[in-house]
Amino acid sequence: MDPEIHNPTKFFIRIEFKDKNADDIKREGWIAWERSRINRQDDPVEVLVGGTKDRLLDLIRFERAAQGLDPGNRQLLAQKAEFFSRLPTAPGANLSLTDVVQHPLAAELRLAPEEVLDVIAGAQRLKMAVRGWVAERHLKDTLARTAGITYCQPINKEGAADLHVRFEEGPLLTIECKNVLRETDSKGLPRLDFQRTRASKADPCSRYYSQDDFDVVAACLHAVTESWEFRYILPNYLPQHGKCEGKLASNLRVDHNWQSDPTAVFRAAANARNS
DNA sequence: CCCCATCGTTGCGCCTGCAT
DNA sequence: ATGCAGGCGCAACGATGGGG
Repeated sequence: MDPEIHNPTKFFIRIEFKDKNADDIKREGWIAWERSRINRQDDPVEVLVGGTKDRLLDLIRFERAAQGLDPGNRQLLAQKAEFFSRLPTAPGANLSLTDVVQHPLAAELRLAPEEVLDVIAGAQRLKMAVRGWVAERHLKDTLARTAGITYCQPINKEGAADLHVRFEEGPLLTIECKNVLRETDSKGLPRLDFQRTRASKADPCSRYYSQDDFDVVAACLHAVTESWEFRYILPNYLPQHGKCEGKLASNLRVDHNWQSDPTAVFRAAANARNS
């Protein structure tokens, strides 16, 4: 069965299939078929996979590779057993998974995954934009591995902070993730362009952040150090904006006030929230 | 009342031009 | 030479309001 179609699983599931399917499984050892749904045309098509018991590990390998695939690609992959079979790959068949199963985005764009990467690499502005979300992804991975972090998910909403994080049993904290600029200042300190893309027409100060827009700011140093490392700070440690009352300055330096260990910063942020 | 076009706002940071 | 303010390319989304 397709795990994604039955996620979440509220009850025990019973499925039925034809004797013919069972015969095919015994004979072939491994087959995939489309589940027939009489009078249920509106439901999504589900691709079932059957194998003999010695193929259990193949089934796990297959479901790993097939997670989230649409039914067509799921069936296509299921029929290419050489990609997850216990048997050695046939001589000469030097294919990779991506040759058979396109990432959904690559399929939508009608490009090979490598071609999508070429497009990104070839468009300066696009690459720049992607780097922002990649930094966010690395931050999520970094925090997820950090002791004490019990929850860590992207927020993915316009106008909101980037990441939701919970430290131990504390409140849900919002994290703003920003890449530093490529060029450091004259003292070698990384610079952080800390403002929104544009201000609203009515209020020029709306371009700047204020202290309570998020609980923690994370600066990604990759543009300077070429390593996906982060520095953390509480917004109330940041300098005030010179002109806009209650806003934070937009030209920041990642200096000694920024911590490389997130733990103390998150603990302080949680305390600030609770008080 | 529904459909739509339009406007305003936002996400990525980087870049230019002016002030010092 | 350096710092800072503010504009920029591209594209998506939500609110708004006019037309039928």
